[in-house]
Amino acid sequence: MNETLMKLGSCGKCEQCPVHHRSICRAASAEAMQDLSRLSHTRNFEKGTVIVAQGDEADIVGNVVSGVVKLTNMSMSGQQNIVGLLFPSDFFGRAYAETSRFSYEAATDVTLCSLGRQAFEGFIARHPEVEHALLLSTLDELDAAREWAAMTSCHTTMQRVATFLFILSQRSDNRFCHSGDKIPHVIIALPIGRRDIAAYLGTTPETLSRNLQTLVRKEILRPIDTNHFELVNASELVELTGEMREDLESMYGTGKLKA
Amino acid sequence: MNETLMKLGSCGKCEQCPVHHRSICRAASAEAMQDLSRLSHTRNFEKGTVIVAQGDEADIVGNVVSGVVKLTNMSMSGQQNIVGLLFPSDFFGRAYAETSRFSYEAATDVTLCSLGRQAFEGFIARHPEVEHALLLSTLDELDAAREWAAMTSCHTTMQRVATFLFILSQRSDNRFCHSGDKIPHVIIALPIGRRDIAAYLGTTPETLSRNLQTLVRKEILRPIDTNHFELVNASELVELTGEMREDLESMYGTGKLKA
DNA sequence: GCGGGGCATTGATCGCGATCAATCGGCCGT
DNA sequence: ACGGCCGATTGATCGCGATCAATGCCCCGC
Repeated sequence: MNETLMKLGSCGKCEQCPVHHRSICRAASAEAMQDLSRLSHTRNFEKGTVIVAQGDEADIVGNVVSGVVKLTNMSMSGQQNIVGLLFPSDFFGRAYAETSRFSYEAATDVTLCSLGRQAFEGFIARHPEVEHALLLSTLDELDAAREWAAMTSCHTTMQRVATFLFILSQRSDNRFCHSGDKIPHVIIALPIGRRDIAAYLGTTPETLSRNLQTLVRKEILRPIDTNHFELVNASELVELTGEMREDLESMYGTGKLKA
Repeated sequence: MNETLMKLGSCGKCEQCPVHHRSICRAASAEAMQDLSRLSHTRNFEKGTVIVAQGDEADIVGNVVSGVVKLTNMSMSGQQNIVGLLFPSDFFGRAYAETSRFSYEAATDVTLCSLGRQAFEGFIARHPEVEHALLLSTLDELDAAREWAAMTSCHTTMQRVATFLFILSQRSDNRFCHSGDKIPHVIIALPIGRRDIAAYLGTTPETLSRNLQTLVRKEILRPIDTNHFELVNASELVELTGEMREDLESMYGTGKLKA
């Protein structure tokens, strides 16, 4: 493993955690926070690192602090399916299971707030309010996963691409990047490469590329560099997502955009 | 609503519940069981009834006792996506949410052990061991949903059909139906109509039909009636599922087959 | 600057599966 | 038994998107 390990727990750093108010720790009482500070460590993983491999002992859990983690289901034939993406404040790992059904891989350079699975389960047992928060979070993720599954199973590739871009455009770190003038430009930053996005959308890099170019030709997107686009015409993008409109809007409204 | 309501709670009937040892109630203590018996009612819904509609107040939760409930995501364009199927002992409904993101519809005649959502939340709060069981169950369902999503996103229709049939063939109520002789015939009972299965598999009734006929022609299935097939050659069926083999086997091994 | 490798884009072809349409079969009530 | 209805099957056609292949582009190291 080639991650660097920096202990900065043991002294109540959790209050300063940038995702503290959005992750499940927000439910933790003062004592729980202190307990957690003692148990957890910040860890950095560089892009491409497999943090937990499919089938391995799932002994690390925690929260994503920065970066993107991809959740993959590797098939024997080599190709990997992307099952989900984890963004900052998302819970990471699989509590209460001996082995992980999926691989967790750093899609970008990633910072995690991590602790051992057993330690986490003990922590949870001592602090029922956090267990409750984890339950709520898991129920939300289940809804999101099912909604995503519904999306992929019977929509055209373009609809999936548009939906994915729309979800990305709603992420706070992509919005309101003004460049001098009054109008806030919305920049969509693709967090991972074409191959991974294509796998996530159940298509190929080629088809994804063609769809992106179509959006550029329609002047819905303006290319900045390979991984950044400006969203010029958001409403037309939403049109292309098809029938998901009110779902997406409700997801945006409640702030649960697990993608 | 045209369901019949028969109160048989209030007196400790839960111990006799046919799914008691498989549902989340199995974790309940003696007092919890008594508490639950007081709160819950058995309800019957006839096939086709919408039990909770998408967007409605999600005020009923419980367990499926018998029958199959389909979980759908209706799009404005009218067509419904099937997001999941709930079999006996599966938890039903969406705790801790004002409105349901999906519709719950009786795919067959269905018996539910139901209680009000608020009552359930109170019950859960009084009995943390049941909340923990619900968390474990939800985590399993999340894994299953993601695995299913991975399946659908990049496999051929035939692979999805074969996987679906394989999962059905593993359900205990379909296995070992011998008909006189020593060899246990495996009967696959399709719990719902072609239209619904097709929607669940992300395809059309026509394509589903063609694939089923192909399996019959290959003598992997033998048709009994419209909704029943005998599984003649299980290993060839597994071959057709593609790369999911060990996943399916592990799911079978641990008994978690949410489909 | 130059060459190489990885990734994104573009092009050409083909097959799977959606779609439209017709037929078949079971189940209902009259 | 008859006709009507709904669901399943079969057939014919077409388009989307996968695949194979080539080119373009950017980043790095020498």
